Amino acid sequence: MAWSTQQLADLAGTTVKAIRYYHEIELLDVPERRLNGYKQYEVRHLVRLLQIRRLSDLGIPPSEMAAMARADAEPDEAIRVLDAELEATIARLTRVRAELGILLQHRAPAYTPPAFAPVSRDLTPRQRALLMVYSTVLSESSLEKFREQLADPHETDEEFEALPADADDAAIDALVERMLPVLVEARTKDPWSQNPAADSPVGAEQAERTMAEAMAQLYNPAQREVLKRLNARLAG
Amino acid sequence: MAWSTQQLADLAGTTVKAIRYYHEIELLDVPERRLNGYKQYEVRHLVRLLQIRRLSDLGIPPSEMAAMARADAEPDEAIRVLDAELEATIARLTRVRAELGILLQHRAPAYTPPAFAPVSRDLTPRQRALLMVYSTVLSESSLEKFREQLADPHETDEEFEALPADADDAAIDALVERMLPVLVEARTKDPWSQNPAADSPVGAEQAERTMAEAMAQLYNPAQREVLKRLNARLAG
DNA sequence: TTGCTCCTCACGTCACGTGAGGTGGC
DNA sequence: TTGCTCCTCACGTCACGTGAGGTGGC
Repeated sequence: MAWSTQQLADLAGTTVKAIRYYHEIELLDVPERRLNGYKQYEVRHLVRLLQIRRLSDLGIPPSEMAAMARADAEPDEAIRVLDAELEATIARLTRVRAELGILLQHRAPAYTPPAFAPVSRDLTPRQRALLMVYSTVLSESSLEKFREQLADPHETDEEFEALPADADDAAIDALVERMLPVLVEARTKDPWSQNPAADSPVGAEQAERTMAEAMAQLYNPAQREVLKRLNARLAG
Repeated sequence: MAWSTQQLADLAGTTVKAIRYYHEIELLDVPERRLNGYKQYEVRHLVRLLQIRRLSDLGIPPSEMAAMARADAEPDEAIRVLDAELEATIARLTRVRAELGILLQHRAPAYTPPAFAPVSRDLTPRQRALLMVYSTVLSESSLEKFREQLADPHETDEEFEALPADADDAAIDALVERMLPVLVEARTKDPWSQNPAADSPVGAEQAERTMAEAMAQLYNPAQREVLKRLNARLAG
């Protein structure tokens, strides 16, 4: 009275397909067969399969189980390594949960960088796009300043955001004149705003090019003209 | 000045192959191409890719990202579901770590059922095999009794374990006579030992057949004869 | 011309799952 | 005979990775 594949699977709480897979990778011996070709599993197969399932439940991949069985008598090292991996995984998942908590609290979209969750709901699609790009090329401290600016925008920032693509030359110039003193003051108070890309983790040049590209593609012609004139005036 | 596939991958901290995969499953638009066939990525592709990577870091599979993007404005439910899953995963991994700790403490093989770790080092290979089988067919309370017996074996238990396959009839009978009173006393003191499979989670019949099969295949002929005679005497 | 980059197939990986098509046992 | 079980291929899944073989750009 030996067991069929299905019976063995039931006893071990697994599937026929899993057992055949363990045969394929030679983790589990193939048993003798009856004359009709049916496999006949013995107790030693059941014991081995139960060990395999137990290791699997612990999170050990089949490829490592053979080595694990060989280190049978002195298992400490392998177990310690596994434990350290689990510790790291748990730490990572815990951090992710903390970030999800922040997103929920501010009802921000899931992809929002957590640091920007508090301001997320008041942003335009364009600002969200810029934020994603900036988040990858700017340093933490630069992002902090950017966040403050988004949280407490100057009146002229909002005008700039709302400037229509077909604004005429006079309107563009008027906005430049109103923005200029604000920018100059900001630069005096805070040298960061003069060169936010300076301490970029990807390098200042790369960061500047990427941000310039983002602005060029996200802002409309009138807004780009404002930026251009502002740059000229600030450089002069 | 648009980006090549490699440049886009670098900017987003991912690989060319991952980007092509996102194209394949239509998660990321395929950009315009130059005359030579090279892809030209724009800022919108970078922004989308950064969102994809962010969701990926949160543990969201690509198949769910499309739905996530659609629920853009009201993301709470999806995030809550994900958070609950992470909580369950962390709880499971924490339980596994506790079990690993027990295994380490007793220097038991990794596949040892944690409850048996304390006695693990003093067991014969045969007892370990029996333990694996019993652990799958017996109830927690029956296993507890079994554990106690393994931890504090009677003198005759050890003789039985050591009985050679070619022991003669006189030796078998002598052992039976010495084991019988011990078993009778155990049965009087503890009705469990009379029928350990009674409260099995897989059913008493199934549990008994499986245990009988295990003993039949693990013990040698002399030991099986001892068991047979003991059963006859206890039944009589 | 050489070395580097880009492209598109096609196939591999991991741990099995899902049928397809045929046979055996009651 | 019918329904259930067993067997062996072969192919599918997921999220990409690994070459193969060919072309473009400096």
